[in-house]
Amino acid sequence: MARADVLTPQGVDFPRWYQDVVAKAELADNGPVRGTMVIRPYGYAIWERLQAEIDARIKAAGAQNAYFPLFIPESYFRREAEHVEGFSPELAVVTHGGGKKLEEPAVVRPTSETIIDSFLAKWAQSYRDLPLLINQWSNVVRWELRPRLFLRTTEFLWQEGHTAHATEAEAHEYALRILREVYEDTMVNVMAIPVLVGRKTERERFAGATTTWSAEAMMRDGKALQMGTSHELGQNFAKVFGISFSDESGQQAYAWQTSWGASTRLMGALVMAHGDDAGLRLPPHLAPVQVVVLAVRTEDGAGEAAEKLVLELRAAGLRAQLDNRTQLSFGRRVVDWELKGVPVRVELGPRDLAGGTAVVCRRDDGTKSPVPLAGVVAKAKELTGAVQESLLQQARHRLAQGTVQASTVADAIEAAQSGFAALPGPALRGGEGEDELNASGVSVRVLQRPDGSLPSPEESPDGLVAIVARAY
RNA sequence: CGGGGAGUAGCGCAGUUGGUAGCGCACCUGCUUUGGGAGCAGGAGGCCGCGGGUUCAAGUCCCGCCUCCCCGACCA
Repeated sequence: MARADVLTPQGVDFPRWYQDVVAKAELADNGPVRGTMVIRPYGYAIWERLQAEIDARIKAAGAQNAYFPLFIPESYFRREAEHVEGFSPELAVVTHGGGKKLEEPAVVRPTSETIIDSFLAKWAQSYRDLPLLINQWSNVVRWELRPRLFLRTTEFLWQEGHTAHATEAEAHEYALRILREVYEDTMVNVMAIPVLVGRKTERERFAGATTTWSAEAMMRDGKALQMGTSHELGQNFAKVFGISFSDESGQQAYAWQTSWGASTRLMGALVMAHGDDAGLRLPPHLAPVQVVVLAVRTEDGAGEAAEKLVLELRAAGLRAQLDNRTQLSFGRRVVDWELKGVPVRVELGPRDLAGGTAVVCRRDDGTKSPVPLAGVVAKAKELTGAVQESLLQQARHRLAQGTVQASTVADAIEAAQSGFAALPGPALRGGEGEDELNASGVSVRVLQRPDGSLPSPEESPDGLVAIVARAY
């Protein structure tokens, strides 16, 4: 029997493929208000795994979780000029409450610098109170003109870190530490997505920041996705919110700050970095179900053997699930699990049982092999490691293959139609080149040193390399 | 906001010169099936985006409005 397309093939229409996967893998639905999103149980389970990994790393970096209000006085936003300018167009503002017009409108947070900083100002009195390292998991609202599930929604979930330090150097170090030890590490080692880390250009940086650091990844259509950002805020917010403290010599000084965030957009990255024409391909570290045991039929002891196998897999520390829905056809169930990206599938029917084996299949490359029943747990364990590694290698290969060295803006624009281009900084001609790129729908994603390392905040683009691409 | 499309069952769509609302998938019931999206039989499901108009009669024609999608400018 010929295999019919389950999804619109990536090569035919990538955005359509993305929508198909999100719907058919039961990750999310559109909400009733434009731009809002319902994250379905399977999608939320993946997000919870991701959250746990990021949260653990944030705590390892010394930050503590807290929670600040959803509503922010409108006046707070007006205090930092660049910040208000950057966010005004996408604010949702509450003007009425309890049936009355509010004396001061409340902004629904699009980010929480202003409200958190107003409290950091109260908490920071002495240099002994610093650093203050706060993280919050929350929803935020930015009114979007062109929403896409996970990638750009009006309301989304994220974590936002906000810190205050005694010195600029310490804030700088901390912003980079988060970039490396929280974001890059999670993306590479958990999500199996290689990222390019670097500095944003002046025009791409966060509204109110002095420097923005970013981790960017390549999706399977060659476009870039910003995965997480870490900002150095200088003393911009400290000055307007009065985050000052007595330093060791008894002088009053303003704190140096950072802020950093990663959102449910990462779910979109997971789909677009690894997915294929059969659906999701989840890295085992994140998969809510790492191994599914599919009872082909339940007669002749096959059902019981499958149940037993699931218990053994769980005892070995794997997230395993039984599929004994024999009222559905075998093919349907296989297609379902492939759509959902489960890394390892074990097929067990009376025929296998009679031979003392099961068929073990890996999602990343579709290979199947018969394995003696007693060896299934070890094999599954081995494969979860192998699939994790293989997804990362495949993604690394695509990133390398999809990045070309360009010497002019025109070359870079050409290359960005299908992937990334590395463009020497001088070709940007102090922003003129960036204008040309932007006019063609291409942007500078990050600036790096020629050897791929991070530049300093001050280093001129002339000595750096611009990674340019079309972006989500 | 600029350009281009589309609103009919949960989803995807058809609906001719105006004449009682249709198909595929999904759903429900039963039987037969089950090693790559099963088959047969039966069944349920509709404010045809909203409001007006023309007409004996409007999903279809006319006017107005609303919404959504795609492409551009902004963005985690």
